[in-house]
Amino acid sequence: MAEDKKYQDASLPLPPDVEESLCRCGGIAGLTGQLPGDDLLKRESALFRALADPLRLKILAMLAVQPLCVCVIKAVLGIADSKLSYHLGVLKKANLIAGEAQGNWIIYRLTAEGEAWAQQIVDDNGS
Amino acid sequence: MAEDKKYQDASLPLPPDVEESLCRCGGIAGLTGQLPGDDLLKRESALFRALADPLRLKILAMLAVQPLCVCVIKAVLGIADSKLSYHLGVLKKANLIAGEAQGNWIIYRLTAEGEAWAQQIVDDNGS
DNA sequence: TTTTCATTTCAGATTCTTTTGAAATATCGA
DNA sequence: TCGATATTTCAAAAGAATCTGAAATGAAAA
Repeated sequence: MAEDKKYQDASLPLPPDVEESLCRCGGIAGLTGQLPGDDLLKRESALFRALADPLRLKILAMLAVQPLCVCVIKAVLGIADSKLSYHLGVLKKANLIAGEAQGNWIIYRLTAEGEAWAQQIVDDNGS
Repeated sequence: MAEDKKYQDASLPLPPDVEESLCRCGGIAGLTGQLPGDDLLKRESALFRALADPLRLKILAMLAVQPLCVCVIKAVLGIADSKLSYHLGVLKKANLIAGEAQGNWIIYRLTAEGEAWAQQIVDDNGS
């Protein structure tokens, strides 16, 4: 053993600069303590998973223009009803959109959270 | 362009307010024209897919504290080498992290894009 | 009431992502 | 050179997401 080691994680041989800065932040334990909790990470990754599909991003971009009923979204995307319904369900579950029945139709609009993300998506048009 | 029709998409029966605002933005065609291109949507959704996993978000949060070699990341996460390597590969391919060999180790750090996302993830600690 | 229309739900098939354990690569120190 | 260590790669298996077409729901018009 390297008994004169002043670092907490002496059991793990490391590159010098990593070891030094790791020590400065409290070693493995200190680093671990700074990380977001698993519940938060799970929620955040679920949000990203809802955004991880081109069709769904396109739906958000459409709804950023204006609220729309399912049949218009379908006309723009040119996909089957059930497929669209599936993707709308994913976005709804992620709290990015909300639907309100109006007579024979259901009109979907962005939630506040959906607005924020749609903005980010549409803004990116340049890069 | 010269049309007698008041609405471009008269074939599609719509709720009144959707029809009106849809007309104001140029009908189905006008709306379609405002949307981001498929190539951009694909790139953006690929980025979100890379972020759509709690382990990977945790890795980004770790690297927001400091650059780290694989063995430290592994010690914090407590997962198998090959599994970690897979997730590092996903993040690397999405251009969120980059690895630099240093002797026997590979030290990973956030890219500029990775920094921005890691910030967003860590900032969310309250909500 | 019956029909029609917009939308959702369901089950099965398909495709994509992730996990696993073993083998490969590559670098260091002796 | 050898052996140890850090990391990646690979193929197969497991799991999750998505697609499909058919059937169900529910509101409105006839």
